[in-house]
Amino acid sequence: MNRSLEDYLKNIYSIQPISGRVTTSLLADKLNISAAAVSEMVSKLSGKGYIKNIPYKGFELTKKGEAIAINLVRKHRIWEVFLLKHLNYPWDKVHSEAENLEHSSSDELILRLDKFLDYPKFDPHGHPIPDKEGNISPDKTIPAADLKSGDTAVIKQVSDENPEVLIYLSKAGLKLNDEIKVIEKINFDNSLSIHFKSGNIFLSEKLAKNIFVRKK
Amino acid sequence: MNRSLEDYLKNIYSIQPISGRVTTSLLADKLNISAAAVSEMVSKLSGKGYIKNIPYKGFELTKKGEAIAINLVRKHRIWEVFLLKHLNYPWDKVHSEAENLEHSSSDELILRLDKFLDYPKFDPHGHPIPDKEGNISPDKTIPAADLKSGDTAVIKQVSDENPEVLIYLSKAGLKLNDEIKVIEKINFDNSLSIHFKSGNIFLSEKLAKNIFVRKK
DNA sequence: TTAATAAATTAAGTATACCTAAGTTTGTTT
DNA sequence: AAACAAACTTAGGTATACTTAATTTATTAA
Repeated sequence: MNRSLEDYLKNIYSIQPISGRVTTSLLADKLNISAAAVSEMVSKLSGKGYIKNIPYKGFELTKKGEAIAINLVRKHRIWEVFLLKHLNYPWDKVHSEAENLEHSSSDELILRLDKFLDYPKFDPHGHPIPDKEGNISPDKTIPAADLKSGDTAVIKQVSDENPEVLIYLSKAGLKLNDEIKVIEKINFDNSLSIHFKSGNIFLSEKLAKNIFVRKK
Repeated sequence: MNRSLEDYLKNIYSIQPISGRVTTSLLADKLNISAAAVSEMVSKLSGKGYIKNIPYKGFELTKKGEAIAINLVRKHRIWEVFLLKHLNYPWDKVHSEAENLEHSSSDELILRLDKFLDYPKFDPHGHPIPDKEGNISPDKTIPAADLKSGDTAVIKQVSDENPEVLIYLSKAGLKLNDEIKVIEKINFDNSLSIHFKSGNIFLSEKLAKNIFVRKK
């Protein structure tokens, strides 16, 4: 297992829940490489038993592949907690730094770091942290983009892949566990006008798709 | 700069003070790869201005190459302090874990970690930690193997590359800054019989070459 | 039911970092 | 000064992970 293979598995894992079986082009897009390169690596990963591939149809992780992906997610999220809480890293920068650290830390290191952090349950963006056996609490959130006018909800997660989203939310003063109420959903562009304790703000559809909430 | 090139520079840096100009075979030995591979990479590093190479004669780091090597040493040693002091890693395991982390942490991360650790001056094995400008305090220690019968000295550094050395010293109860006195140096095999606060122990020549002291 | 199109795969080629084997240079030894 | 051995470099080859271009497969639309 090297960094490249690990990145494939991790990204397959992150696409899977959204689109069921993963396709070559979807993964190529996510990894920003050619479909041809993905196609080759998919055969390789399949040969090693990390994924189950049906040529021309798509592929999905095996238990073995999923275990590796979840372990990486665990390492990533534990590092994020450390960076934010102990090194005072800003919200929007922990993701890219953890992206490197996750591939360079042994299971023992993560076990010790987890203990040092007192076994956090969520990362700074609200994502659950898998335990060392790979158990992860199921995601019950929905994108804020799915809310309707008048809905009340609590912000539970924020996508960490686009620092701009995090920067915008910080500036607006929106935090995890804040309660929001949809004043109006504009059907023309699917944008939302929302109210929360520090005032009103506007969320574009794209932004609202990166914020995950639990309805009240 | 990738991991491989970084490892070349770091290892050239570590050989340089011992043997002046570094040779192909010396580095091949250290990196555990063929002399041919080193020869190729030396041309490459030379072309990029990281080392100055005189074919068939040897090579040495340029200022540019040295800066990169020192920065890696800094990262390595800062990680070692963190692992030992905050994650309670055993003395003999911090080196190999830091070996990976040093290549996966940005300068900003190390700056923040350095602050978190309150700017340590030495790593757990007594090696000085370079500051962010690359300044590093000169090494004034000598190998314990150079001591003579009757000499008194203080242990200042221990080589961290062989975990066995560290395990042996831990078991014997010898720590950094302990004062030792040479009871006898046996000329036949260059071994030492030494006395320190917890009793007497025996150091083979090989062991004594991995322990660095300051004479009283 | 075939033709068009989109997606996936295969083929051929590149860069990196290694290898072994062969050839070259250096310094020593006689 | 020639011969020798050790050290070094070059040549040719491999695996990995990518590229673009060509081909194959699957789907959709006429």
